[in-house]
Amino acid sequence: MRRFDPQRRDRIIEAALEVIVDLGVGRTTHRLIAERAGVPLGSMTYHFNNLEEVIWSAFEKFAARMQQSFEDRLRRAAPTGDLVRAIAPPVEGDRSQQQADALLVLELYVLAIRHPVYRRLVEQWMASTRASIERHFSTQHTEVIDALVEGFFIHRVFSGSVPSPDAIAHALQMLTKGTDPLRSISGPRAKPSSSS
Amino acid sequence: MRRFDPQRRDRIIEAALEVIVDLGVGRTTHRLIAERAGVPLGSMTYHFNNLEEVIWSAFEKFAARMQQSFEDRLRRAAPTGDLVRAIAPPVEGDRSQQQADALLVLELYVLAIRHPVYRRLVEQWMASTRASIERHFSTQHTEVIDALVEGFFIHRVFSGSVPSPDAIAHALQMLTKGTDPLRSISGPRAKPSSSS
Amino acid sequence: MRRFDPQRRDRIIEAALEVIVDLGVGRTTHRLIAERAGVPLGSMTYHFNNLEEVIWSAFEKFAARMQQSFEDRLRRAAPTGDLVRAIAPPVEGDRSQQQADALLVLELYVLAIRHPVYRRLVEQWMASTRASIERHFSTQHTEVIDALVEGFFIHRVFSGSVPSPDAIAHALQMLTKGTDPLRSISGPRAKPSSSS
Amino acid sequence: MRRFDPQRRDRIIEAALEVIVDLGVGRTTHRLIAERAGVPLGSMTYHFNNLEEVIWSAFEKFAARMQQSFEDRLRRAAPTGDLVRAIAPPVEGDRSQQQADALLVLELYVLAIRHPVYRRLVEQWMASTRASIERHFSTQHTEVIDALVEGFFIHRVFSGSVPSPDAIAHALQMLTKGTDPLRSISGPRAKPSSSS
DNA sequence: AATGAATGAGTATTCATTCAT
DNA sequence: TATGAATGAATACTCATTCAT
Repeated sequence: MRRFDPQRRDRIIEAALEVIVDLGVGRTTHRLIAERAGVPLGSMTYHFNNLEEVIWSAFEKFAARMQQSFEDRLRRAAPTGDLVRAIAPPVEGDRSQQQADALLVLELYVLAIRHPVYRRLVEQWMASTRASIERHFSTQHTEVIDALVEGFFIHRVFSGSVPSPDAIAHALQMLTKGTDPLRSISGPRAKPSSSS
Repeated sequence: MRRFDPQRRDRIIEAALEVIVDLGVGRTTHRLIAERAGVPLGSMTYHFNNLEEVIWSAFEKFAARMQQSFEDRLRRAAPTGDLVRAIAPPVEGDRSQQQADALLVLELYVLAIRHPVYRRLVEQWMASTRASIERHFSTQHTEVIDALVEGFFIHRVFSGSVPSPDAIAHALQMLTKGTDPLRSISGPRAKPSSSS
Repeated sequence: MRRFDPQRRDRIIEAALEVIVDLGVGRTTHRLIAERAGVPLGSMTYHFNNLEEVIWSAFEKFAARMQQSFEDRLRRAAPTGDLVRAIAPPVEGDRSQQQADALLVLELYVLAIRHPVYRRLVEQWMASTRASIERHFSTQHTEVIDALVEGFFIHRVFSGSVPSPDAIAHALQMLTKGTDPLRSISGPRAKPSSSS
Repeated sequence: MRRFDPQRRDRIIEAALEVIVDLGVGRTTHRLIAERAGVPLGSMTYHFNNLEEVIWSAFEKFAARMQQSFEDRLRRAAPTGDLVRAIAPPVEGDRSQQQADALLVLELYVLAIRHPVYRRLVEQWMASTRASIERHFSTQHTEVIDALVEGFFIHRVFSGSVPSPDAIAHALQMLTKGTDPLRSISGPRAKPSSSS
């Protein structure tokens, strides 16, 4: 199977993500994906049972990628103590990539409200995000931090000027003043105030 | 057979919202809306130039309704001082209504990323929301409160147990500790009035 | 009937001709005609039983106008002896008017092949044209002159440079050499060769 | 059910011509063509991008066929010297075929006035016709002969009794008396060979 | 007398999916 | 194993015509 073009399935999935970004799930068709992936139309239903399966695979891959990327950002930041900046939605990266990600996240949410399979995917992703946060911050703040990150992520899409990481860092500081928002990496490292 | 039906346009718009909730913008069709509204198919393009116009009218109405409802909640709460509870997404109301609203909000966001007209609608709505918040809370916290509300609104959709208004109130308190998050309502609770 | 706007029927007919020129019989609709005539849609089926009747009236008027115009041209030319120039399709007049006329003539021919009513209209018009020719030229040449005029009329539409009246005059001269193509206006008038 | 049908495209084009003859371009629909061609409706837009493309293909084929047929008639007649009869619109052939051809020619002219693509087709066809005539007759008469043929072609449609080939031959003789209308054929009358 | 509201039948076109090759 | 040809069901939209007012 797929002896001569082993990456074809994968290319189709990537193409599907691109089409979804461009036109939305509702306008995504076999034809458009096939064209974008550079594969014959008949190839679509050969590699996938139906269109829904293609779309599912695309979102599955997307969620995994986003999840991984968030985790990485937190992990890379931990040793440097720049955690508050790390959890804020990244500013680096071209804006169009950000819009594309937001588009996919929102379309995924919409699917998740309607279809249990997608709901499970989102719940699992959200759980993973909270776990990542909890690994670095204190438990009692996790939920709030999580909501804050989500809210900023969305609002950033619709305002040219979004809260800078610094502003977010400040919010977190306020949110956790008195208690220690950061977990485990105790001692001398503190004084995040210097970084605001 | 009825020759004159002045509310028909409105009924179509409401029907459109229902169909969008049930199936999403992408699967919303003239036929389904007409059926749900109890009007003949030909009536659709008599009252609206095209499907897009129906959908736009639906979202326009929805945004106005949501905006109004948020404003009302804040206004009603102000005198009682229960503002922190008021800004949290309402818990009362049937859960399915909440899901429906979330669905519409998310679909609207998706549209807004792609189409300038919808983007303007969302931006105007968001600005109005922030203005409402700012009318009751101190300016420096508006942005964060706004993001927090948004984040909770979304996360609530995907977790059976969402932060209670109390939890949100607590978060806000933490967030604004030291300063007075509330604007103007001075009196005995005084102290923080100095910082507003 | 039509007490307050007695020319309305006529305005509709003129508007119909304009729409037919712009879009063709096949794309002519009640709506477009009403819009162009500046009358309400309901007015169309008030003044005419159906669309076909509007179109018929339009062509009827057009044929009468063309017939009259040809007759006039011939009559005006007769005394001056410039008949050969007169029967050639007029060169004066804006080109777009010529194209419009050609369009209507051709659409009318098409209708005439299919529908007896239109066929009768065309046959009557053609008979009238031949009668006009015959009134000024000798009978034996009528048929040929008629065909020549028709052919030039059509070819002119598709070639930027069409035979000048002079060229047509020359053709007629050749066609009738030896015999006298012109009726009645005998004698001294001759030597048209000088004008070629 | 047939999975492969290589002549289908062609059958559709022929069916399209038939429908156009029967109902005119304006009333020609996918459905009618599909029905007449014996293919499913979905097949139409599989083989052609849209209805306009079907119609264009039909006229393209028709023009080529007519052009070829005229050329053949002239070529076949040349050796026998019966050229004058040859250029006259053929009388043989069933009358309904003649009407059909006239219908298509006139519809094509109408299209040509409005759409550049069709105009180019007509111009190319007319140029080819004139070239054919010029190959057999002397240059100075080409334009007139061409117009005469066109005029007779059209008038024949509307009069049961049209000029017989003999009448046309006579007209041509008159038209060219003195000069030699025919090019190149035979002996002593030679001279004009220098102009070929 | 005149018209705006309304509609059913019809239009071009799209597309997921099937399946012979 | 892979795919191009094929199609039926569905889509948005148009419009002549009807008729209550």
